[in-house]
Order: sequence, then structure tokens, then C-alpha cells
Amino acid sequence: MLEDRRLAVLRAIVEDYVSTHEPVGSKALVERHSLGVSPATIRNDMAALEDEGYIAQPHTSAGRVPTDLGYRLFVDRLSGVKPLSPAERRAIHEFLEKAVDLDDVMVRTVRLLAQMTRQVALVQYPSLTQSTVRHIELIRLSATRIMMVLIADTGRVEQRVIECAGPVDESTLADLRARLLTAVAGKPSNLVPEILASFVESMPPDAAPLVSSVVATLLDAVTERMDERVVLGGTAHLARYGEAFPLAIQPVLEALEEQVVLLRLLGEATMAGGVTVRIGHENPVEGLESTSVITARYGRGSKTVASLGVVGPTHMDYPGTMGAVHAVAQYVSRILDEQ
Amino acid sequence: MLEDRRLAVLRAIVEDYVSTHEPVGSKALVERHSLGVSPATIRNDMAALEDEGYIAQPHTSAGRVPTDLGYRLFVDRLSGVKPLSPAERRAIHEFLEKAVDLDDVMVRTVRLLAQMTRQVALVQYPSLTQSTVRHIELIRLSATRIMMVLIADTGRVEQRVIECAGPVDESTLADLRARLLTAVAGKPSNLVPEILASFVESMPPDAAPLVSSVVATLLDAVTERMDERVVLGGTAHLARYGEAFPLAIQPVLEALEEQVVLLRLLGEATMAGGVTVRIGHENPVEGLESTSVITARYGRGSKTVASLGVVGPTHMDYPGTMGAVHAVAQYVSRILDEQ
DNA sequence: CTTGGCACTCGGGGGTTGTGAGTGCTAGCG
DNA sequence: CGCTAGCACTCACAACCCCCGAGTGCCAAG
Repeated sequence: MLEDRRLAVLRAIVEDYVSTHEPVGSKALVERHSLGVSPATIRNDMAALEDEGYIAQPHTSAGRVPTDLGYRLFVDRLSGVKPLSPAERRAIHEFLEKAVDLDDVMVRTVRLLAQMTRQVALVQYPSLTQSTVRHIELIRLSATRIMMVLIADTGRVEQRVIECAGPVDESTLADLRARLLTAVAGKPSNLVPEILASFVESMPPDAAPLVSSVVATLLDAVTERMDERVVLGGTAHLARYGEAFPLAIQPVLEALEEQVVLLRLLGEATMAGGVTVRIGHENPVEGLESTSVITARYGRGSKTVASLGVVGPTHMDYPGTMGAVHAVAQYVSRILDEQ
Repeated sequence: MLEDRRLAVLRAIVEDYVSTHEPVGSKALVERHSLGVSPATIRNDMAALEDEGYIAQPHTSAGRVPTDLGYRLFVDRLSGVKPLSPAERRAIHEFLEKAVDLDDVMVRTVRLLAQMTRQVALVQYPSLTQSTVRHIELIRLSATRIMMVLIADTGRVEQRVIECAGPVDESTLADLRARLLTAVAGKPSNLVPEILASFVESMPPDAAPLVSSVVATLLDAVTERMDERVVLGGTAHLARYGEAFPLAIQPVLEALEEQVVLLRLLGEATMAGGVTVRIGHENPVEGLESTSVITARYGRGSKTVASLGVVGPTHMDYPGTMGAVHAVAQYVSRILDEQ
């Protein structure tokens, strides 16, 4: 009962602070929310909440501001994921539907997310290691150069140029292409390394140099470290805060330029079904201590293949943002299924 | 003589302002530069320069600041392009040399430029319309879906998925592939439209639906509007100014998110040999009125295929930035030649 | 446990003032 | 005729002060 009201107070503080971006005081709180008690009572609750570390005062004689811990409690126990309106759902659907291409899906998704949440959006390309090989093509560019094109069932296309030690003729290449294709087509790419190991042995030894360089390139392409790509959008939204808040945008922009950092942010999303929220210091990345990251996984069929999400200030609209991220992840999954 | 000194004063003002970012006064000027005359004389010159519109006062009793016109004069008549040190040249060379791939070249270039100039860097992918078709591949993904892969001599690879009205068998496709390849391989892609026109006629009419959809997709891919891609990097450098200057970064970031805008910036670079500088209002893009854009074309052999450049505040180090942009463009050209 | 009352704190807005950098003008000098 | 020294003038900006009011914590009473 008492405990209940305290939580209600915390919720009210978070909501008010998120919408006004100003420390919220006891009086304003009872006015805006019908809590049924007087400001003095609220003050007692606030003092308790402050002791427990959920809220803090920027300075004496100012209202309270939620701490990272406060937001955490809010997200875990006080707010759900706000579902989108049918109109929004339709808008997402129509916008993503128009994509002609995996690249196009990624670009559109990142724009959509940025626009819906008014925040910086991140979208990871479907991981190759989580995909199945749909096709491999070997194209002879010149006597000693071959281009390998790898196409995954997620629509992802990866190309590599292979420099060969000696000249390669078309028929040798055609033979290798056919054998390689039957060996790996339709196989999940995390199994490709083993498959290739036995594949090399099965090939006639006279083609060894060619085979080994092609195989090496293919292995490289499906290797975890190499296969990740992330698109980023909506950085202009950072500037909206920048001025008014001690959220210095420079470190944030710097962090967001590091591919490695983006992958860390997206990669550590855990829960398969829902939405992962990392708040302020919970964030493992230097430069993003005062931002929150909300991510969700998306997939093809039942398999999750990658993540997407947004980065924003800790004082963001969590239910709304979580709803948007969740919905977009769902729709992207659906689009991938259709491919 | 008199005219000469005035120009020297302008140069000194630009140089001081660029290095200090503060309005520069007559006294400071004679102290820092050995102009051999007294502050009072300088003041007269400054008054004249102000009348002519080359410098301006932010407010009475402040020093002078160069106007866009002033920077223009500085760039045109007072500064050369600062050549890079051998160490810098070597660093560029080594960094770009490691690239394994056209994508990699582009990413590395944008990083390099951003880092060298400490500004936002833009690099355009080699334009398809300026390239020669090296290879076209048609890959059967399923009965009714074909992937077309177009490879240009610049190393650029473009893929498109084609949905066919009816099922396509492998032999029909192989036939089309072979004919298409002989028709366009080695041809400059701006000639491809005409070639395709006669190509369609030469094909047996029973394959018409397939042929026309493949041809349409190919045309779409080599069409001017579609073929452009730009990579962007170093946006964090914007924040360095942001705070201290009325260069509000939000509109700049917004402008830089628009692909169309980036292409306008890079596309209008004219001079084939040198470096193009667009200062402040000279800039055709809304949101970038207080930035300068420095671009250079790069090419393969004697042909220029695309542009790269940087965006920064008008009070930038023009000679140094021009030198960096020029040098990087040269090196990228060299890398493309080697491919 | 809640509430009204009350003293206390302190950030921020608004007005005032002083300072100093920088200017334009004018009269004199080479 | 151009350069220079001197001087009065202008203003942005920092420092300062003061006051206001929002917000707090505590206490005693309901």
C-alpha cells in the first residue's frame, strides 16, 4: 500500500521528467497526477526514494530527477511496452513494403526507426553466420583474378576479390564452382567451415592453389568477426538535446562512429522475444554513460539473425520507444520471411 | 603597393581568425605579423576592407572577422594548396594500401580524410555511369527469382533481385546470360542503354518477358539517379565547434543525412585537375550556409569517376584542407588504377 | 500515517557597474 | 600623400549584488 504509492510517485516523476526535462517537485506532482495525498506526504516518499537511490536532486531546492536505477525500476516494474496505434502500424508496413532489396530494407528501417523514435537508430545487417548459403558464384575477372559472390537466404550478398597465384581457365573454374555449390548450397553457414575441410580433401590435388585460396576467402567471409555491418541514422536528433543538456554529444558521436562499439551495443541484446533496455551506466561503452540503448532482435522464421535499436538520452520515453523498436523488429522479421 | 598591404592584412586576419577563432583587432595584428606599420594604419586598411565587404565586425568595439567574400579572396589569391609532408604522404599510402576491396577503399578513405582534416568527410562511390561494364552475372535464386550482379571496372558491384512473371529454366537463363555478356562486356555503361535497345530486338521473341524485365533492371541500375552512393564520416568533429559557435550543428547534421544533399555537394565540383572550394553562402544547400565544402574529383586513368571532400566551418584552414583533399583524391585514383 | 505550517536553502533572473579591447577621427609629421 | 600618435567614444562581457520563488526538511498536531 505504502510501497505502492511510492512506486506511483516514482512513475509520476519519471513521466513528468521525461516530458518536461525539468526536475520535478512535490507540488507539481500532486497537481499533475491525482495521487490523493498532499505535497508533504509526497515529500516523505521522495526522501525515501532518494535514500534508496532511485531519484536525486541536482541541487538543494530543486526538484528530483530519476537516477539510472530509478529508470531501471520504472522500466522493469512500472511501464509496459506501449503498443502502436493501427495507423502507425500501417505506416511502418507501407514504408518497409516498398523496399526492393536487402540494402533498401536496412536503409528504410533505420530511417523509419529514427523518425518514429526521434532518436539515433541502429540496424544490423542479418548476420551471415546465422544464415544459410543460398548461392555461391565465382566470376572470372581476368586470368588471375576471381570474384566470389556469396548470397545468403536472408538476401545478404557479400563479394570478395581473389587474387590467384597463376592463371585460371574457365573450365577449371566452372568445375570448382559446381562442386562448391553442391557442397555448401542450402547449408547453414556456421557449418561451412567443417564442410569446406572435407571439401578440400575431395578435390583433385592439381587444383590445390586455386581451391585453397577460394576456400580461404569463403571462410573469411563467413567468419564471425568479418560478417557484421551496421547502418546508422538520425544522428541529427542528438543535437536536439546537445544544447540543453550536459549530454555532451561529441563523445556520443565519436562512439557511434566506431563499428566495434555499435556491434557491442547491438550484440549484447539477449532476450529473444522482447526488447532489451540498457540504461546509462549499465551501458558497457565509454562515451555512452548518459544514454540509454534499446534493442530488439529480429529474425527469419524462428531464428534471430541480428539486432536493431535506438540510442537516446536516459530521459527518454521508454514505453513508446520500446514499442516502436519492438514493432519495427517484428516487421523487419516479416519482410525477411517473405524473401 | 598600398593594395598589396591591404591584401596582406586580409591574409593576416584570415590566418589569425582561423587559428584563434576570435575577432582580430588592429593591435594584435601588428604584434603577431611583422607588417612594419602601426596599428592606426592597419585600421585604415581594415576600414577599407570592410567597405569592400571582405571583413566585418560582429559588433562595435570588436575586432574584424572575414566574410565569405573575404575567404573567397583569400582562397583565390592569397593562399596556395599546402603540400603534405612526406611523412603524411607515406601515412596515406600505407593506410589505403591495406584496403582489400572497393568498399574497404571507400571506408578507409573517408576515415582518413576525416582524421587528417579533423572535419566531416564525404566520399562518393565511383559512378557507374562513368565506368565500363566488366561483367554481368545472372543467378537463379528460385524458379521465378533471378539475381543480377553487375561488376564495373572500378570494382563496384551492384546487385538487384528480379521477380519474373513465370518460371525460368536454367538453360534459358544461361543463354540470356551469354548473349547479354557479349553485348555489354567492356562497354562504357553510359552506352549501355543504346546497346540494350538493339539487344532486345535481336533476342528471340519467345523469351520476351524475361528479357524485358532483366533489361529493365539493368537499365535501372546504370541510370544516373540510382547509381550514386556516398559514405560519410567524422561527424563527431562537428561537435567540436557546435558549442563555441553559432554554427548550429543540428541543421548541418540534418543536411548531411540526406543522400540527395550529399550528391549535390559532391556533384557540382567542377574543375577536373584541382580542388573546388565552396564557401558559406556559395553553397547551394540549405542548412550549410555557414559551412565550407572542399571537394576534388578522383578518377581511374584519365577519367574522373567521382568526387570526395570535406565539410567544415567557414573558418577552416583552407590551404591545409585543400592539400589533404587533393592528396587523398590522388591516392584514391592511384589505387583504382591498380585494380 | 498524513497534513499544514514554517524556516531554510540556493539557483537563476535582472539590474548595475567597471573594465578593456577596439574603433574612428583628426591633427601633425616625413 | 601616406603614416602615425593621440584621444574620445562605444560596447560586449564579466563581476557583483540582490531578490524572488520553488522546493526542501522538519515538527507538531490531527
